[in-house]
Amino acid sequence: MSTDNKKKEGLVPEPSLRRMPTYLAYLKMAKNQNQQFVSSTHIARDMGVDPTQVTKDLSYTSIVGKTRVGYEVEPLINILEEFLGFRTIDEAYLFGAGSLGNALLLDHGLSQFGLKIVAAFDVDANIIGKEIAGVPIYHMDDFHKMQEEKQVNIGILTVPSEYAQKVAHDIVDGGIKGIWNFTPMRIRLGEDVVVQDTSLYAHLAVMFNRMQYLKK
Amino acid sequence: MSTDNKKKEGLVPEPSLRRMPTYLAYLKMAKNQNQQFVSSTHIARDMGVDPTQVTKDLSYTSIVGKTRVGYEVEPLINILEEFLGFRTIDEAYLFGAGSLGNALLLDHGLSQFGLKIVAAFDVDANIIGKEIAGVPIYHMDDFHKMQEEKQVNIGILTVPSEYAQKVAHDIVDGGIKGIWNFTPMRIRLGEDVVVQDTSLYAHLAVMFNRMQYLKK
DNA sequence: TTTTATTAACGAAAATTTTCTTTAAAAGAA
DNA sequence: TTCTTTTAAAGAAAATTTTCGTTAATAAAA
Ligand SMILES: NC(=O)c1ccc[n+]([C@@H]2O[C@H](COP(=O)([O-])OP(=O)(O)OC[C@H]3O[C@@H](n4cnc5c(N)ncnc54)[C@H](O)[C@@H]3O)[C@@H](O)[C@H]2O)c1
Ligand SMILES: NC(=O)c1ccc[n+]([C@@H]2O[C@H](COP(=O)([O-])OP(=O)(O)OC[C@H]3O[C@@H](n4cnc5c(N)ncnc54)[C@H](O)[C@@H]3O)[C@@H](O)[C@H]2O)c1
Repeated sequence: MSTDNKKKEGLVPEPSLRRMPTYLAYLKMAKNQNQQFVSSTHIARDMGVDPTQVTKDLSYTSIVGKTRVGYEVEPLINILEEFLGFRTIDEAYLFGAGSLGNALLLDHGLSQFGLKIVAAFDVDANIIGKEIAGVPIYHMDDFHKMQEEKQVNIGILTVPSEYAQKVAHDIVDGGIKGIWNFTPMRIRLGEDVVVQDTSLYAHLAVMFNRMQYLKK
Repeated sequence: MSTDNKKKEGLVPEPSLRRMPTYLAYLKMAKNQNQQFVSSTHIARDMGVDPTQVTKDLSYTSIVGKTRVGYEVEPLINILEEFLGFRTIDEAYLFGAGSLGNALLLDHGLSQFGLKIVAAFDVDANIIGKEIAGVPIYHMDDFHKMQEEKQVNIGILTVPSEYAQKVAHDIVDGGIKGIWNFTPMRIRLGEDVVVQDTSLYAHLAVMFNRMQYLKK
């Protein structure tokens, strides 16, 4: 009797996934320096992590290393990018074109990582109808209509915290399957939606806490 | 023989620290709704997490709950903010006033979480001498001189990835003790510096990966 | 050719984090 | 008052993640 109760069975560990983009950044630098191979030993030394952790992390992808040589840089970059979903561009809507939303709209970097913001939604009459970095800003009320024409899966949530839950619920209703949540609020949604919390304040909290131990 | 080899002994777990700001956001909302008490059960239900995890996380602070009642909202907010270092304002320098750097400069929110950016440094002649949100932008070369007058501990790193290691090394030389690193690069520094990596791409990678399992 | 050194891969062990279980306290109902 | 229900707290167990140890492959040196 297979207890396939949808627990995280065989999922790639989240810590590994989080480390992979840092390997990618390292590898791109190695490529720029015309290195053809890198070993886990070198990656680990340069990045200040454990070499077996590098090997284990990379083993979740399809790359195979060569004993006494390491990994071939260019294929590894390609495989990692493919594995992480940075190669296929996903379209996204941005909800809340305020301070942080603007920054994300202005960022050229995101498209290199597989994300393209195709429209923004807000409720502030002063900005609706305008464009930021070529991305049009619509009223929230137009969201459902837009979704009928153009099915977009990903929503970037940068509204004020107090509206996070409401807006999240609303956009999932409209067919959004993945929410990149920048508010410090946890949002509660069904099992069929992925919510990725990215609270900058969480990182600040960790930094402050760890710094306390230095000061002594 | 005490093996006090500076391993993480008795440190507050990083996952707990990361969750704490989300409790704070929840509590502030509860306060706005004039709730005087909240129980871990309610927090957990509303936030979609495990109730004992809430209790355990909060137990790292000095708060004590009341059986059959829960925690008093206002003291808990105060204690959490104090515990997380959000109450005492730390000054910070920003390095790299580009796209992301600008967003952080324009953000009013940060000061509510204990961080105040007092100056920015860059190498782009077009922006040096200007101000963004009242924060002056200086040339990198002026950093060491500035540090002599005004000791600042925290550096926010938003330079292009390829300069991350170099700039990090340089600012630690000038006395920076904590680096909030927004580049996707891991940087290698001595034991007496705290580096907090905040790579947005890491979060994207996790989101894309988890979304794959929905699509099936 | 033989030896030595380096490294990927794999499984085991250790450490960490989360979840479960139990206990005791106390508010509210009977 | 006594009983029932809710909840914090503390410790145990389970799950997850990291680190360690071993093996086999192979490039380079002798
Ligand atoms: N600004 C930052 O750098 C920063 C950093 C970390 C976290 N955050 C978090 O990100 C969120 C947004 O922060 P911000 O500084 O950009 O705030 P902001 O006030 O500048 O922007 C919020 C935007 O959302 C819009 N909005 C309000 N209600 C809406 C609704 N129902 N639907 C659609 N849009 C709506 C507002 O009109 C505004 O344009 C907050 O939760 C904040 O805590 C921001
Ligand atoms: N823009 C984003 O939203 C975003 C998102 C995630 C991660 N990042 C990362 O943040 C970093 C910066 O991104 P960005 O988009 O702001 O880049 P950007 O090019 O817009 O800004 C970088 C700034 O750093 C300055 N700079 C360059 N060399 C410097 C030096 N030696 N000392 C001081 N300043 C220097 C540049 O003049 C520029 O103003 C990158 O590593 C990027 O990957 C950015």
